[in-house]
Amino acid sequence: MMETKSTTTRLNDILHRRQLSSTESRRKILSLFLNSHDALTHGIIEKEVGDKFDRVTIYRTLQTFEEKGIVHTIPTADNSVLYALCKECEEGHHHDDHVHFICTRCERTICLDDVVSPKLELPDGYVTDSVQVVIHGICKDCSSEPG
Amino acid sequence: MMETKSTTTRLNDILHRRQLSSTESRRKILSLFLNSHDALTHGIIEKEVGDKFDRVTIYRTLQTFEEKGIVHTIPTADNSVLYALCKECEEGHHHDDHVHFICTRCERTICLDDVVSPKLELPDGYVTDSVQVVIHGICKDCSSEPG
DNA sequence: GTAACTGCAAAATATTTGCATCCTT
DNA sequence: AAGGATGCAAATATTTTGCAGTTAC
Repeated sequence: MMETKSTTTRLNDILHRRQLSSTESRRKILSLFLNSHDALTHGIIEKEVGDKFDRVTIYRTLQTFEEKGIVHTIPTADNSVLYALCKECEEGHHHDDHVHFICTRCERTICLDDVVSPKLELPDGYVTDSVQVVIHGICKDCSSEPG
Repeated sequence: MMETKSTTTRLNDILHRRQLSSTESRRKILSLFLNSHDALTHGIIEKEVGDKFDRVTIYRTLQTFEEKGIVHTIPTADNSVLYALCKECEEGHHHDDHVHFICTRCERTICLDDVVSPKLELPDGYVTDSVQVVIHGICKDCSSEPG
């Protein structure tokens, strides 16, 4: 996808707000997140831009993005590390208390920004700091398709 | 910890119920889970018994245990793979719909067998298959200690 | 111009596979 | 005795680190 004038401006804004310099790799990787709104793994990103940017750069970019609150990681049962940019992150106030949905059909991981994690009653002595919820199932797109 | 007569019998029971032969490494690794009730990583197990059993054996044992429903994996945000044996697993009916608690102080991961995952209202079109909840916070033991 | 970012090489770590040998049943 | 489990060696995959060259501001 072409980086239009306004897209570039938007990317620059997000980066500059975090005191990050606007480099080609950062803009490109950030735009992947903005264009999909799904969670991405290092592997997916590497497939997408690996011929253009070094594997190491991708690792470092993801790490930087996470530190600066542009993306957050999503817990998964296998050992893949998922990164997602969410509405909240983009707006600057980084909190991950929304639900993540992993579709078992199309394999995508989707941030359900409007579904917040529930408060849970824990046994005595346990103090909750944060609650992360991952739901497996069939996503909206797949459930409306035949097959 | 010594394998007493009755402990060995218990281990054998769990293994035999899954048509698994009772080998020394399986008994030993299984006893680690029974004795801690915390979640364990491959690394922790290797530190514990790595001088006695091969790294590869530990990998294969964990994989077998998971396939046979003796342990289950717990989703984590970093890429560590956590395995836990829970009450349900031990009793034979394998379902992971309980909450996992990761203590930010002692780093242990604990199965809260009695806290079940909540039903959540999702946007139209999303079909829930399973819900996994990971809570970060301070565990019972740590919250009752000074400091 | 300077600090920060990137690419390359290589190290460190983690996981998987093949095969010969050993152990459980 | 036979099939499965283990250990060892090695292949593969993943992530990290150091450093020299390049780029953003």
